[in-house]
Amino acid sequence: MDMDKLVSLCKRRGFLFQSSEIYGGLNGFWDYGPLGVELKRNIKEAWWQDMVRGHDELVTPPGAPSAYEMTGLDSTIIMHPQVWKCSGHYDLFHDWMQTCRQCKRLVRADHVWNMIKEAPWALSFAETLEVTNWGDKLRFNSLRTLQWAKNKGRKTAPNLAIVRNPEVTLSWLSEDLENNPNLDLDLPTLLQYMATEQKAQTGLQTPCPHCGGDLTEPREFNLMFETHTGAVQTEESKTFLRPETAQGIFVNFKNVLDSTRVKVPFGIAQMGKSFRNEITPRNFTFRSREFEQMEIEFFCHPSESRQWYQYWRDRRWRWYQDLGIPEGRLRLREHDKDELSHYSVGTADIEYGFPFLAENEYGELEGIAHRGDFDLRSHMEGKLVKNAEGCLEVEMVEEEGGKKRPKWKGSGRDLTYRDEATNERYTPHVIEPSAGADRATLAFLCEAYHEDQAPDEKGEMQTRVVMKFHPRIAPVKAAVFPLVKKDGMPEIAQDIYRGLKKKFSAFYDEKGAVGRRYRRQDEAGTPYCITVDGQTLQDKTVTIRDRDTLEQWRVKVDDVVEEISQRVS
RNA sequence: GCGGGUGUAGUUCAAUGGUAGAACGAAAGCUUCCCAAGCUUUAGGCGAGGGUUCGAUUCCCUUCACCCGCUCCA
Repeated sequence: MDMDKLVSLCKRRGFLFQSSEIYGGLNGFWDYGPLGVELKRNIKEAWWQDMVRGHDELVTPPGAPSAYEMTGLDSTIIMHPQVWKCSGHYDLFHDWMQTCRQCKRLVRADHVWNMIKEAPWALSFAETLEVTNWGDKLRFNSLRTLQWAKNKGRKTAPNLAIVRNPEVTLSWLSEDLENNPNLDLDLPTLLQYMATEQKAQTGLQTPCPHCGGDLTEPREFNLMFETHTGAVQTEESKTFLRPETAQGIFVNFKNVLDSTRVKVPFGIAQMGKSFRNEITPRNFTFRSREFEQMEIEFFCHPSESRQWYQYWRDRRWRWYQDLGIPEGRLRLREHDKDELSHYSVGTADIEYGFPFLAENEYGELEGIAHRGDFDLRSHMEGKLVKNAEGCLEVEMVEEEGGKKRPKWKGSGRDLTYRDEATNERYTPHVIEPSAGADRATLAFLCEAYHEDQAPDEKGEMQTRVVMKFHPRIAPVKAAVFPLVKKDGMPEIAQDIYRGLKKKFSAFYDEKGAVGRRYRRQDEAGTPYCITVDGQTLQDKTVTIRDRDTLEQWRVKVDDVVEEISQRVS
């Protein structure tokens, strides 16, 4: 499917518009039009109904370790700044990045040296100087270095200063070695010299892992939107728009426990807007700066957490299929150990083969993460990091005088849980199915788009664009037409329309040829069209036309609402 | 953030240093008894800002947005 076709249909029919379009648009922000808002709302309501309101806490669902309760929450977008400091977002979302002045590539400042250590050019140079250990003090061999620069260096690191201008670059090193015979020269330091052409002006440069060019100073990329609460804007008043809804659930964990009589295991669900100042919003609404999440934090006993993780992974995997995405278009991907987030002991992504991606590439719809007790403990104890043994402990910073204190102090509140039956007290583990509402909407849009052939009035085949939404999420459930605008047909059709509207979104249209009206509804994805015709006047039946098969059948006027209700729920 | 490409009507596309066209779509009317029909009529556009010029949608600069590649994606 051609993405451009979908984008223009979304614009034309009112599914999605660019935000602030009359002013030229704003990168990373999208508005939902009249049809889009119904579609997205139906998706969110399906999620809420299936996960929360419709959940039966009295029986054990297939695949679940036990029965469980579900409850909802709606927390604020702006929260106490300490929430983000303890959650890790404040530190993690302030990425320091460096750009290569030569090849223009962007690299994370804290990754640069690890990347250099694996760069082919650096490895080959280390070999030339017979360096096996990067931190070791080394003997500098100017002849071998020059030879390397002229041969292997030229091929593998073309932008390295010593390759571009060996004489000038080497002169700085010789000068420093003369002035300071005890100069501690290890490989990283030597590589810096080799990346530096004008040391007097620039100081020692860091080489680009990709091409050897010199990198800019680290610059801060802040992925959290900042704002201020209160009229006076100071460092003290700085607050953040939430980059995820999850933290609102964790900080309300105790409130929910104290107010609802829920027992572990149970889940708290929340839908809402989140904000991330993405470096590169791309691919229609797939990566937006303002987006909506549908998140569940499921609290369980640590000993059962793996089973619950599997339950939620499979449950959520099936949900997308139940709403019409075939299994073959989806991928369930378990993260590798080294890919896991700092808190997670297991994560799976549910991905969809979006048409803007290459063949066999998939984009994330939802992540199901086993977060352990990281979040609740963080909000009790303070920001946690993994220590050398791989255990979580409070991150400490050293004050003047060598005293240590927590980097970000937690709330100090007791967020543990006591099991009344066993009298055991513990910090629950958390399974987090975190879905993107806009990504799901986009996936359903992509999946719905079809072009097929349908005959026109003359019997010639014409291309028909039809959005084959699952009836449950279709923006409009049924449209009602009088076949012609006379003989009392409009009045009957309007009565039917009013009856339908009481239960779900319906559309009435009496303008133009009926074929045209059918095609319009095809593009909107309306699953059923009801037509009042001459026979209606005699036997009080109407036709119902199926969007996908184009089949028509007759039902009694009085049965229309019931017939459509059954088919769309 | 970098490099390349593209911005003309709701959509898809033309043309032009001197009044911007088409198709489809939309609206109104007539006609129409089942899949974009016909006839009549109507509305609607050069992404934004600046410069060059007698005059700029066209040339130049800046900016914004979209697409592709790089980078990033907790």
